[in-house]
Amino acid sequence: VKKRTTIKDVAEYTGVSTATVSYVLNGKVSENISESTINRVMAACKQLNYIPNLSARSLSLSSKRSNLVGIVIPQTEDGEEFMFDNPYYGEFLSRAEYIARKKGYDVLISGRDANRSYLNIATQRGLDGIVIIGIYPDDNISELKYLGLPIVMCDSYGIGSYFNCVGTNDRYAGYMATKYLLDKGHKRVALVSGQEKVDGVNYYRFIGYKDALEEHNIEFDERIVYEGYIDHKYGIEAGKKIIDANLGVTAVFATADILAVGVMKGMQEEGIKIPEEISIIGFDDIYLASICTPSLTTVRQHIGEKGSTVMELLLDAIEDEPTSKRDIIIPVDIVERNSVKEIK
Amino acid sequence: VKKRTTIKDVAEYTGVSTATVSYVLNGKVSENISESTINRVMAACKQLNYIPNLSARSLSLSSKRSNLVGIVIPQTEDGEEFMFDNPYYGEFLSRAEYIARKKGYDVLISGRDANRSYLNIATQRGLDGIVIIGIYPDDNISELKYLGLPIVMCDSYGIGSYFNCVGTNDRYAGYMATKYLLDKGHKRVALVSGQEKVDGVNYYRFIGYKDALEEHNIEFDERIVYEGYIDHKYGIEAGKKIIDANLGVTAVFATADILAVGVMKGMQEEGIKIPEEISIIGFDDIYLASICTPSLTTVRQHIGEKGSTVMELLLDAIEDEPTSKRDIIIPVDIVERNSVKEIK
DNA sequence: TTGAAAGCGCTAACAG
DNA sequence: CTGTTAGCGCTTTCAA
Repeated sequence: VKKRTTIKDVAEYTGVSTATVSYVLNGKVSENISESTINRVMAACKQLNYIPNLSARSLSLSSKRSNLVGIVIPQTEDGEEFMFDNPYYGEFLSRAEYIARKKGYDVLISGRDANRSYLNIATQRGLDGIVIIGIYPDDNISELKYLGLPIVMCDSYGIGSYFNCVGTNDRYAGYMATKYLLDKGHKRVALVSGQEKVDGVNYYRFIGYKDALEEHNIEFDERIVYEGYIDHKYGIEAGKKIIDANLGVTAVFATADILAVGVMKGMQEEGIKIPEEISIIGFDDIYLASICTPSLTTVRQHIGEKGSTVMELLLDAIEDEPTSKRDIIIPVDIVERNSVKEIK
Repeated sequence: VKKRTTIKDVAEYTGVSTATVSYVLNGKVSENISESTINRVMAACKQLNYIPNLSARSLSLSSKRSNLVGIVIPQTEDGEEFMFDNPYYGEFLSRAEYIARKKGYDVLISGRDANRSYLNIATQRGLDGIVIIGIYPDDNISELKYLGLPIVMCDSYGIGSYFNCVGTNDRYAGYMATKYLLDKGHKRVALVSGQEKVDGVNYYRFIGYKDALEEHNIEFDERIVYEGYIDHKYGIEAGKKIIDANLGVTAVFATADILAVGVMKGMQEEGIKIPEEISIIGFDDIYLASICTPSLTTVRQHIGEKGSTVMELLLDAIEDEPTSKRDIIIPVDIVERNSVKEIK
């Protein structure tokens, strides 16, 4: 209920004008301010507990910074309600927020919302830039282009060549994962993934899966690809289905760890031993992969690094305006743990 | 690079004043605006793609809303860098953000930062309210009181009776967990937790642990309480220490699931079978608890509900100003899974 | 070395 | 029913 201290209060207290206060606060060396004034203003700020109002600042002379960036996070695929059930996003956000904070930016988060465009959120809040994770077919990206706001897309496909991107070579990674299984002697490798149509990431991992099969002269069999949702529940379901279907599957590639762990669980509940009877490889390397039993062999995509890279790229784009479009592919590797067995 | 459409543009386009536009936009029924004007203004907004600038709005006549709330999340205890390693926060945030978004509020997140007070972030951004999770001894809470901003504390102890609080009866919950083990016939129950001094939650769970021992006439033994950090790594370490120390422990109560799962892992790596040789009970019921092997018996604290309750309380406090201070305790219960064995 | 004043986009008295 | 206007807190040109 306290009236906040404004620059005006500081000015009056010091006996100078608001302009002068503003100068010293912003370190405008161009304007030559005397030592003594600077000290007096500083003292007054301390004294009065002055905290600048960033909304006001971002308003004054247009094109001023707000020091606010947005991160838009996907919802789970089946609804609007949750976004962080997959710890992937938590790990990502953790690093991204840290980078932003250290450079003096605050972070606004938002789930995707059908009723509110990216443009809307960016404009309303005067965001300096925005990170968009994943991409949906109905996203209106072009209006963002029009806005001229620094944007970094993460794990997004099919958005043309306009925006900065950070991502993974998902096709190659999918290939690697599948090949790893094949090289271990498996011939019947099932795929468990999210909606391939909806999500570029899953689609390309799927293509990579096919690449590997083809390379090994193994016929693609649609009956052993399970396409559902990226969550633990669906993993369990898929695991059970695979067992019930009894189509000779000896290994499965799940396109997300959270899915892979579910598959393991589902199979274990059916009395299957992993990796003795069925091998599983995941994708992401969330910390969960090292925790579960057996620990999960998976494609590590350095989530934390992805988060920090995304934010660094965004802040770069914000601070030195004329950067050319950049693409960064974060390399992946396979972490061998205990969920895959060599056969034959 | 595009100049944004302002209310003035809309006014000129429609041929009315900015005030009129503002009225129709804000549905000021008090001012009687003609149907036709309303329609024309609306049409112009669509046409020009007008998006209001919320910073400007929050500036005008003081005490105006910003429709922005903050959530401050703790760092892990050993450093400043991460905050979401524990999926607890992700689940919490997921629900809280959802509630806020549906009611038209954006969410600013921030890790705690020694260099920036709560007051600072709240004032700079003109937040309408703020959620603070956990509390640290060096937090300066009183200055917030002074600000008169709606605040909801979550899982915070020792902050006096001024703020709204959502929390758990941690002492009772700690008692329950320990008693559960004791009732199963265990006599040597180790405790693994975070820094008790630092974190009220852990402290009260610790006291609850002692309560249960006392009730069962079991002597408290300092040598089997392991006090470290709330993370998986420390859990592993503690698990191994317990085995190495060989002090006759048959069960352990870990004050966070992420810790409990680590303890299991550490012990399993030492060749211990769980629950056959040692029983474990956790705390939180993050989804991980149902995923790990064996699945974890734990104290469920309904994280999602906590997140939504916190946000609802905050928004209530923001929207109908004169609410009295409220305290909500989210009840806990024990989820029985497979990590505890009855002995004797 | 400093200050007056205009303006950023929006809201709300107060007049018409 | 609608417009004029002052002002929110801050930055910055221009003048002193």
